[in-house]
Amino acid sequence: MKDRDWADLAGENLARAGYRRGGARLAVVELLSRQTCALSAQEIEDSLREGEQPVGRASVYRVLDELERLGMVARIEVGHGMARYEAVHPDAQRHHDHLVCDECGQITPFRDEDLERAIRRVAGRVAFAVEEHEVVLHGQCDTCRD
Amino acid sequence: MKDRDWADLAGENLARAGYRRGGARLAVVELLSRQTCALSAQEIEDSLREGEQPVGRASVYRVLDELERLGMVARIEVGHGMARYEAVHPDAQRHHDHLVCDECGQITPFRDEDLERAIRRVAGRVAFAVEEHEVVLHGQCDTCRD
DNA sequence: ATCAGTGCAAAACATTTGCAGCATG
DNA sequence: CATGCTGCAAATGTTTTGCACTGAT
Repeated sequence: MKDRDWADLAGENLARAGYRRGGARLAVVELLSRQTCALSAQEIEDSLREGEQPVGRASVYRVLDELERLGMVARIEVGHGMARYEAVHPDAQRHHDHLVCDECGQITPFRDEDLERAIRRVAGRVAFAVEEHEVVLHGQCDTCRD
Repeated sequence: MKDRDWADLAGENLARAGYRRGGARLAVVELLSRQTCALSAQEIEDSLREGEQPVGRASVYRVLDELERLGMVARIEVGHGMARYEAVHPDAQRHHDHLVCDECGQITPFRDEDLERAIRRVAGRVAFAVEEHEVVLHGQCDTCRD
């Protein structure tokens, strides 16, 4: 499940942008490259603390901020008071949106061509230079639904 | 621009849910009924403080929470670290989504039938009981775009 | 008269920033 | 060996909570 391509690309982009290869930076990139969906800063910090490369909270936020500026990471807001972060792949086909269970907080990714198309059309007709989009469907997952 | 229908409906729903008619509750409902788009808790507090019915911050949050639970208000997250709230009308035609300028923070509502249709289709095919959705398009508004 | 509603101040969070020391290039 | 990177602790900003008091029914 590890995505070496993305990790390499992120590393290259960071280097090109003039960043050095500190331990915190590498650890966060490596962790994100192994995920299938978005993690919160807290989850990232905890996950790294348990591993062999603990990283301070501040560094987690700083690295995520750098990666977001470079367009390598998307910050998504699904409610519950905290942001989540996930790798952005150059391949548009890997873009996905999210289903959020408002009972248990579970997040599930989904992808829909029609929806993407509809969004592209909207982006084309509004007086706005649209760069990204975020679609969040709220409800209950199969387990929480009675 | 005031929407008496929604204010009345919210009042009825609050009464039916066993809430009494305190001043803070009425003031927040009345303010929300006059808006065309989402306000932050801070904007609501400031707006009420300037008027003739100041309402404490805690009450603003409490009322918004009650209204959200009753499905009368939607909490939307557009980034910038704070939630925004807006009235939800029973008439589905009045539902809209949002464009957010990441430069100046401006929020603009938009509505698109194709997009709504695409979302309904997705909602129908996933293993999730979808109740609400939130579409946020990020980019730059005409003024901030160079 | 009750018990819900309210405001204030303090607490609880997520996130950001200042700073001293460490490590990369 | 200089400057960028890092962690810690403190600051910030938003939202929540505890509590005493006010007010609706």
